Amino acid sequence: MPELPEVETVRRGLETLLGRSAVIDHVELRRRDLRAPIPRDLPRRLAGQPIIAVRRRAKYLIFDTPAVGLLCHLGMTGTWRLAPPGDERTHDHCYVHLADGRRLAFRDPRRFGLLALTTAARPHAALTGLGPEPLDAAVFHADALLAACRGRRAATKAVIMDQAVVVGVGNIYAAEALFRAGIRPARPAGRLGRDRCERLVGAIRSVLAKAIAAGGSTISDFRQAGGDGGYFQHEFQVYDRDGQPCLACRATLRQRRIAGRSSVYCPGCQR
DNA sequence: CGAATCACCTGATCGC
DNA sequence: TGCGATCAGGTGATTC
Repeated sequence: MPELPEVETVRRGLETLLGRSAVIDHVELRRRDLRAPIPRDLPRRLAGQPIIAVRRRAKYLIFDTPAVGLLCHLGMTGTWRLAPPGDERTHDHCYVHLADGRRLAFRDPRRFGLLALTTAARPHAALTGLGPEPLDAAVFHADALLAACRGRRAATKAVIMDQAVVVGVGNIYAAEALFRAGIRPARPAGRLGRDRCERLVGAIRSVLAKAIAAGGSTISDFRQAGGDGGYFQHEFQVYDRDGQPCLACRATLRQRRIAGRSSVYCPGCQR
């Protein structure tokens, strides 16, 4: 489900729900076998802790407490919701019971998600080796992308989805950014000139920012923590539009598999 | 070493 | 209606 805009939307929803004074009473694990097992001591480490912030790094959420951070990745199907009494669903793997009586539920049918602990002193391994945040112009810019692409023969689409190059870009927004930058997804990354890197950086940044402003994209069952769906799916130019006309030049959009992921592009507009 | 492929899981959808 | 094949917003391990 979630790329950067969806995770950021969830983060903002959680921030609104939790406000400034949420305190964890206790954490209840229903099953531990997600992508990696949820640590046994996670409930004990979080019990009684106030949530002082909900941050996002890449596609990860971090619930900060004075003692430790609760690290969460939504995988493909992870969701957080406020679960009133009686609202228990299959694939609810974790309940965070708050001191005010409310309950946050983490639900993840495919179990590709992650719940773990992280601290400033010992950051979780998943947080090391992450590339720059795309919305931070100080760290993600054409020179950085150009340097990351140098010598790489992999498809440009695969490279911008590489979380060591730039974080937060997944299959949907990679396709959309490449269309907006006029670059074929299969173009070897090492053959991007500075002009294309410039355009691609701008396209990634603007498509992610617009998607955040739209509350993310709702396909299948994504919902932000407040329960509302985003609406950026109505802005898709190429994703899931194989065989349909390009909205810019009317050519028929094509789909191929690149690095194992379906990739739609316009053979007329993208070079 | 980099790059492509597989594996992890469940659920929705599609063609027969 | 039922059933198998295929696909899905991610990422880490394995293979080439």
